[in-house]
Amino acid sequence: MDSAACALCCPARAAHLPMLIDSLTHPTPDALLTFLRAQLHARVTLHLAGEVEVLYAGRATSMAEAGDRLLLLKPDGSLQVHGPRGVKPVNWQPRTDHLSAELEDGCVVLHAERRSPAEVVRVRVIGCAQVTALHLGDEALFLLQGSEAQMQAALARTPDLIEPGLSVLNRELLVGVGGIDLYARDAQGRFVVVELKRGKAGHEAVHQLARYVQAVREQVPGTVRGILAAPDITVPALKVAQAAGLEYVKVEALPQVPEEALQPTLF
Amino acid sequence: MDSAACALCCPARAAHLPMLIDSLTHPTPDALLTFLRAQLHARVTLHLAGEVEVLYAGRATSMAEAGDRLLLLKPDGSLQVHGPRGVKPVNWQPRTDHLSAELEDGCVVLHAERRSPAEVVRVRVIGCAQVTALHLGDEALFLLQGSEAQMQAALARTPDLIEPGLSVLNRELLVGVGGIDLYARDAQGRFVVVELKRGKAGHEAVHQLARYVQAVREQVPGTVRGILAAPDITVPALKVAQAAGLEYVKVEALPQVPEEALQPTLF
DNA sequence: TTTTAGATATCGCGA
DNA sequence: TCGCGATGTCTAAAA
Repeated sequence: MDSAACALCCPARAAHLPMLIDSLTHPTPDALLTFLRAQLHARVTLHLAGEVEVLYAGRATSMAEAGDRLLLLKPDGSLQVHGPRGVKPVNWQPRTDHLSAELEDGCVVLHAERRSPAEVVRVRVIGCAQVTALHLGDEALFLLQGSEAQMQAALARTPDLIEPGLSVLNRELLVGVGGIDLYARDAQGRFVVVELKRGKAGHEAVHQLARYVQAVREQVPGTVRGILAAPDITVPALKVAQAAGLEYVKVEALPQVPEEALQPTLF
Repeated sequence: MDSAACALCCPARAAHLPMLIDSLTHPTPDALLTFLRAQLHARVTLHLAGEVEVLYAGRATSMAEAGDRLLLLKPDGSLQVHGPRGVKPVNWQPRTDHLSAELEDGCVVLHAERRSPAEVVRVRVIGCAQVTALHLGDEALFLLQGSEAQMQAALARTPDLIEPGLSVLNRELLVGVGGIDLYARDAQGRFVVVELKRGKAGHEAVHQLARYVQAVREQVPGTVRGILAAPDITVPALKVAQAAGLEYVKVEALPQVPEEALQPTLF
């Protein structure tokens, strides 16, 4: 591999913007090791394209034979190894307590460890086509519309959307294990437990609601109603709800923040 | 931005290995558009570092203001936009039915759509520091040890690991909603419902077991035991289990596939 | 296509 | 740190 020559003859090192810090093409193992050691603990993001083997041991154990992969190392210590398909990495480590690069048998080996849970990912770089160090800067402003938290806030403001005459007593009320999304009282003065789902509700949501309703019934006298509020529900879940004496109310997921309002700002 | 000159003077285009197809540093929007259009539908993996804005609309709606990001486009049509932290992308599209690159107001804009669910991700590239086209080849051999399926198979072979005298009648027995991991009979001839968890079991697992046990009790006469088999359990979950008359049995997660057996193959 | 259950889920919050 | 629940969860398998 005539990689040192390449790295020297065409180094894309001129960083016109502060973002691109350094980049090597087809480096030798030695050059790669020097590069990694210089950048690893420098709050930079590294991506590396090359042929690698990966070994993971922790909650489970996995091994991947040599293959073309894309590595991503972020300044928070997270590591991911991507293959040719899917959003999910082939191997990963969400957070590393210890990260190091060594030379073993002529190959650079990355070692990413974390405790709690005790896990280790070892990446052996057999060949490196390109490695780049970037400064990704701080997190940019990010807005998400349509989360369950926003749905909860909207319905807490206008509980009539669930049922006329409903008045909210609490949000995120802790009752034993877990929290009740909305705790309310209906027009007849009965207590109502409301479980929200931002998407289609499955039977797990019904069971969750059932647990909360039972917990409340053990603590307060009188009738306690349970309402599952979601934009949709699976057929089996609806049957389970009806059998358990729980109600389903269809509510729209998004309080319509229109594209027109977002579009001009961004594009 | 004198990017065209840079792309021409130091193009890391010489692909010493078949993996690296092409790479540009600080391309102009026009050069980037040409590059993307040439590579987008060519079964290659693209990664792009630059300043981008992202707009997502679908199950929810999100917008990210301009920031330094790393884009990853795989040949299966998946797209992900990474920020400086975490394994999870800031924005993504697991699968695209339509992918295109356009020039809008002097900026390259990527458009990734999918139907079912109807979702769209728009990425506006304000500045591109580096873009690379790679051939990641086929998926390499990958082995994972320690899945719940493997645990179930192991315990079905040797149910004595759960309790001496236990004999397995069924695996994945369907009973109403959901399936019983292991259905067995103990030394006294009582029916036993076993729920497995490969990691630490929470109270959800206990409730899941309780549902199955109740379903079985409605169908067969006599005593029905419920056993939660997992390598660990949370304290609240254990209390709930004891209160419900359900048992917890500690089982090791991995049937000992030793590092010694894996290590020599890989390293 | 719909539904379910698993995942090395990840991530963030609250006690 | 642990426990818990949401996630644009993703993903594969089964009905």
